[in-house]
Amino acid sequence: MTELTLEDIAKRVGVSRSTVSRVINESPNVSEKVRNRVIDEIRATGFHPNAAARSLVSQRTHIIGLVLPHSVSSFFTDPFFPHLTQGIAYACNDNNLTLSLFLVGTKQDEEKITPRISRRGLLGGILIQSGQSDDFLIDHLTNSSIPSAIIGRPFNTDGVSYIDVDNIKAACTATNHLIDHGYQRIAEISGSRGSTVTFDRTEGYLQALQGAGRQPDPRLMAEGNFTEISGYEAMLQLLPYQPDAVFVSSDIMAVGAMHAVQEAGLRVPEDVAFIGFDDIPISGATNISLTTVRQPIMKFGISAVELLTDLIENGTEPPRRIILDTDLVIRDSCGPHPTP
Amino acid sequence: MTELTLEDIAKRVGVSRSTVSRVINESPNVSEKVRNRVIDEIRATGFHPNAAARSLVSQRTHIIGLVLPHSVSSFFTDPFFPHLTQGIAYACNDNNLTLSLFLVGTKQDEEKITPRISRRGLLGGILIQSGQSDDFLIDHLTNSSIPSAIIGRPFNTDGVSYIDVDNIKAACTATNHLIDHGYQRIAEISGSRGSTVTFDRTEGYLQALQGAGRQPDPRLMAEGNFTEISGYEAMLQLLPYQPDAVFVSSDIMAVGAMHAVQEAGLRVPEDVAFIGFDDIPISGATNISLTTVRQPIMKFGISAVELLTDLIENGTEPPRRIILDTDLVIRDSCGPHPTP
DNA sequence: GTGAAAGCGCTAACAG
DNA sequence: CTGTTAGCGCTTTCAC
Repeated sequence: MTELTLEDIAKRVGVSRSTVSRVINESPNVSEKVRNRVIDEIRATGFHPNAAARSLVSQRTHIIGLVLPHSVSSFFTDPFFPHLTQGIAYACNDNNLTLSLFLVGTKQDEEKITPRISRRGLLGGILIQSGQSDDFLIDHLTNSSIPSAIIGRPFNTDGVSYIDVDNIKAACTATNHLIDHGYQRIAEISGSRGSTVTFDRTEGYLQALQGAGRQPDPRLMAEGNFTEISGYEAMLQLLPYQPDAVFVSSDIMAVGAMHAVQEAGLRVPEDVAFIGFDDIPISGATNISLTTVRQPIMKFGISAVELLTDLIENGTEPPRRIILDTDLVIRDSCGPHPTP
Repeated sequence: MTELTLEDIAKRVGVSRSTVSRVINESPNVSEKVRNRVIDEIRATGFHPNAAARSLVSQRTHIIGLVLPHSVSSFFTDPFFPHLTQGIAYACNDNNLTLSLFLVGTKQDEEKITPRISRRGLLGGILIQSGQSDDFLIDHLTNSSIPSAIIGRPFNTDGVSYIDVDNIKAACTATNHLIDHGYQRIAEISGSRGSTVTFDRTEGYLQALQGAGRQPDPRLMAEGNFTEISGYEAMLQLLPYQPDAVFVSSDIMAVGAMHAVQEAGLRVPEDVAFIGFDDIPISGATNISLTTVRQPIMKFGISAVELLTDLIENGTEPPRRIILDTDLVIRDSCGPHPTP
């Protein structure tokens, strides 16, 4: 199949290039008759307008970038990130956008990728997953001329648009649920220090404890890194201090922690109750269904794409902030609700 | 920051547009002195050439597409796909390529995505994950004028380039390993019917059995769908027929199957031995380390990108076929090797 | 309602 | 070694 141009179609139909362009861009100023002839010819030939030429002249591309920094290397150990990617990809499909994925593996990657991202004419906007506090990438990219939004609140929010869930509220609600069940020694397994997610969820946990007039016990606060094995190990640290419930910052860590509990000969939820975070499908990995904080992942993806589109079309000032709510999904791992 | 052009840089340095272009494209025909002045100016201004203009004139883009068909919705339940994506993404980083991700969720997605993919000037080439036999997408895309390669052997290989691992050989080796250990009732849990992967691995399993002069027993052959729960359920089906070893078509299904075995009060590997497929990090999900067939995922990604690059640069004829070897990684789940 | 003409920012002959 | 020139395929005024 030869590479057709607008001009070719025009010639075949016997009209001018402009008319064909108008048909493609759904301009109303084309007579019904001509429009149909053009459409038929386009169908018959399988013509698609050249994307590069289009963006060159219109100064706008329909590609957005999703950047996943180095520090988000748990990308492939924690199902949360693939799910998020999926949500964003589907939202792009709905909006006729093409999604480009930038996985930053190493420092060198970072350097090779940055110019590609900032090059004009390639990306119309970028979504950046917020990683750790040292994300040089975020600073660099948000300063480029391309509209950008951060996924997850960054440490430095000056002038940047971002979208996040209300982690504080979510963690507080989860912990309160545990308090309501009458648990006395409620522990926490957090994510890795140095991210706002971890900070906020711990903050929510502490707020709930305080709200109930309880003193937090540092020995009941362990740190993981969002991998299953880190949840297991954190639980091992916690066990000597006999928690009767644990709020865990991710489902995948909760799975690890529950394994540790069961291996110690204890039962879930009778001896130790659990609440996780994310609501990923963990199916048969444990024999007890996990109570968890559901992240609205699809909504998250859709909102992120909407936010970016807004930024692209209406300018990046003032910065926008979008905070989504979460749901507590009550299953078996937090124990039956106590009869009052 | 204003949007600079090549012309602007040229004016500032006091040379012509072409000279700047030459510097950017590393043409040798520029004097050391001028080159440095231009480079300095580019650095100072943070100039990046416009990608759209570039691909328009050079008739070549540096974007490749990765298409994951509808049927690969196990994308986010089986870590294999995220890992593959990662491998390809890293390979793209190394080759200065941008990766666009097309996740086909629904039939409508398929229709919306197809023209975007076939539009010239956007993608230089496409990698398509082979799904089930009914993949209309593969037919459609391989017929477009854009170079494409299939990841995983498709059912219809006429005129298409693809890359795959030697599934038959891998499954045969794994099964033989079980035979060498002296197991008598070796079962199989396969992936979903209707994919070449499943077909080939079953073929390898059968070949090994035949090679040992054994009659395959249909009751020892169960079918899963690459999810953990399906492995669990397949094992439940198998259990009444008392297999003493199982070759499972994916690690994630093996995890599910081992849970079923342990819940039945049996031990791994003493009562039932296991070999999985993929070698994904499944960490603490089971308490016994899994013997498995390692897929060379990074190599797979690199080779796929190399293959596509070859196709783009040297033409798509004749079709190329790349078959990668796998390794059997022996751990604990297949039992200690019998002393002869 | 339609065509002619200009030009988006860049690369690649072609001169010199 | 460097500058001039001509487009790449499309959108978009501006006439008619």
